[in-house]
Amino acid sequence: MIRISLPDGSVKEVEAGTTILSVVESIGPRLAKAAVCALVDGELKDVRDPLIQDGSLTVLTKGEPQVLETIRHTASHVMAQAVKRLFPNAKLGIGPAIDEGFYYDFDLADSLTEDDLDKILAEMKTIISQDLPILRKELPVNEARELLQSLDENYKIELLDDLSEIEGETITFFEQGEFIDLCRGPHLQTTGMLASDAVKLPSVAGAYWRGDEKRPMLQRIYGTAWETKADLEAYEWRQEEAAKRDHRRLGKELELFSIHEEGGAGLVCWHPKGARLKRTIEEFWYQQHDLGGYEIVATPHIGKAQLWSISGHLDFYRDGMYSPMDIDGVDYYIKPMNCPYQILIYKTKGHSYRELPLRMAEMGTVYRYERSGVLHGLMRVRGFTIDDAHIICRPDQVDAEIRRVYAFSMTMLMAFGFEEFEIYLSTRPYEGKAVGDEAQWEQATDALRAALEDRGLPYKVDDGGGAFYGPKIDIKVKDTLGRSWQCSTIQFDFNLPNRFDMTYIAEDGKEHRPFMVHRALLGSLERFIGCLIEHYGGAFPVWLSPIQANVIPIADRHVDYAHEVAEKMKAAGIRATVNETSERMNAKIRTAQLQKIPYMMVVGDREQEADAVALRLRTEQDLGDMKVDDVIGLIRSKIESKAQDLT
RNA sequence: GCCAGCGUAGCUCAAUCGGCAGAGCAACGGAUUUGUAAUCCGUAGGUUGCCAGUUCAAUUCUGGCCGCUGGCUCCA
Repeated sequence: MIRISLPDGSVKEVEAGTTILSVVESIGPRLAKAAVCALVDGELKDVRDPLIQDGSLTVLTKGEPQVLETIRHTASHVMAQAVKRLFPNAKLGIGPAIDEGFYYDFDLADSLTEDDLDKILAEMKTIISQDLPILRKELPVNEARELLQSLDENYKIELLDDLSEIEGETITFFEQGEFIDLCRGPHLQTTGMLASDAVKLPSVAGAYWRGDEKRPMLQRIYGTAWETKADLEAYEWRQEEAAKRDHRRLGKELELFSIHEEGGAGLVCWHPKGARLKRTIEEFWYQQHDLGGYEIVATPHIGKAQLWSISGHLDFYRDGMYSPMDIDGVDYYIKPMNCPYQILIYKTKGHSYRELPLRMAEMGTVYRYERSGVLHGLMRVRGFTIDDAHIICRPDQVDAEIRRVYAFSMTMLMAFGFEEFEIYLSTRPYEGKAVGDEAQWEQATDALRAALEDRGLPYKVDDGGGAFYGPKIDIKVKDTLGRSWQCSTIQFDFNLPNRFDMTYIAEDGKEHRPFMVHRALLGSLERFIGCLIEHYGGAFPVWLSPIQANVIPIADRHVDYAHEVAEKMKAAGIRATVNETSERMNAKIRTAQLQKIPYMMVVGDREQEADAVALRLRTEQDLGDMKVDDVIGLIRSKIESKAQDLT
């Protein structure tokens, strides 16, 4: 007998192996019918799973957030069943629940079209209305294999082979009607527990089997499923809102940047307004680095093969580099990173231990080869500027420097209004993609881990995601569509100092090897601005707005006064423009509003008389008439405090 | 790179079965001088991404290239 404790504090004694469902039935038949899944000691379980040891049990019904995963997992099975009905030769890949939906991969001779998706969805609705009971089955490995062989599911057999090594004797299957699938669950009790009007199949895409480009490409159908139609509609509304904030769309609408077919994919042209934004960021960045103990440097865009050979880039980073160009019979490469040149600067003289840590920073523009399919607006480009710095320090200073950089990074990102981050610790890359011995990697990785853990920061481990020269901490921010993008990176490097034979003279009068930390706070300026655009939906805080104030004369006779106001503002360091077109005031306001200019200043006879403006905000607030000097004071204070609000 | 979809005026999008390529906005010219999200009239704007092919005829069908969009382990 085992003891199962329930949320109300009571304890049930049952025989080991009793299913969750039968325990729930003893509590109440209604609850048993409504049960979607359960938590056993906090772990999500299928209601038909057996209870094997003492533990706590919580039954989950609709309305609780954890049930979505189960709903989506079942939806993916229903979709697979529908596909099998329509395309009996389809081979099943994997079909998990994901963040806002689910997918299932199929090997199919013909490629699926939008029409096919409609048909599949219709068949899914049929399966849901048939209300098929979903049964859980446990089979010994050999029987499981026979079953899959009889179904000719070769991908599933491969999964089974991997699983049987780990999980031993029995394998679980879920069966609904004629459909049976290798699966751990959890699942709903019947297909009818899905809401057929809360399921959609938005897209189909190619996906390599097990993510490996050397293996067959399967067709992945993406779906989304919710508890209710209203939830689905809310989700679709969120998607539409997100699309409106897409930086590619806003970049065009707000005239920030463009990328040209004639110029090249992934190569960004900054228009006046975008360049203004970029400059504002850079100016703040330089100012912070002056205060933060950094020396600013600048290095060339190309360098001889010799340099990249010493650094190891030609051995470990060649895939990311462009073909060399011949200059007087010597190969030169466009730089993919700034570090080698900064190291050359370090090496131009001898260094005392007293000078360390030495922090060199630059806005360094680099070019990297990215596969055409991964390019994405400003987020993934081929030419970009890194706010790059290299900290050269003594071994005893590394810890403090990493902490210092982390704090600096947070200050910087928060100044731009970002509040939510994901932190990753990236470890040693595999298969000869890394330099240095394993012990060093371990030591360095531990140092980074300690810096995170001492601060009690939650982080995830990106196994094998480190740079070729050392492990790193990455800080990512999320875009509107939930994709996360790396901004800050703090990289430990014990390799380049060796390769370049960097030294300093320690107290003992002897040469010692310094450590090096590479770091970028904003990461790529291009990507960072892409994130900023989406974060604010183009309505930047005043200090970042390319145009901060727009003066709107009501009639032509007010244009001179409008210019007078704008000049006064410019003299006070405010980016102000005048709308001199012969449009009506309403149209001028609309134009400014669409450009998301924070302050609109309407001037007519009344204002001209009183040395004032009628102040309207892009939030549609009308602040009424204000003296020009007062408005200047207000805007200046918003700029200086980097305020998020306008009043 | 691979799979799928897409590419028409500066922008957003039409064009039935292969039969003279169109609208709104923007631009330009003129009129209007307006009080908190679009004043009216007119003008101009195109090698339908590029290159081949099929056809009497191609924006439309076929192939190649360029570019864009979504996706390419969130692991049964």
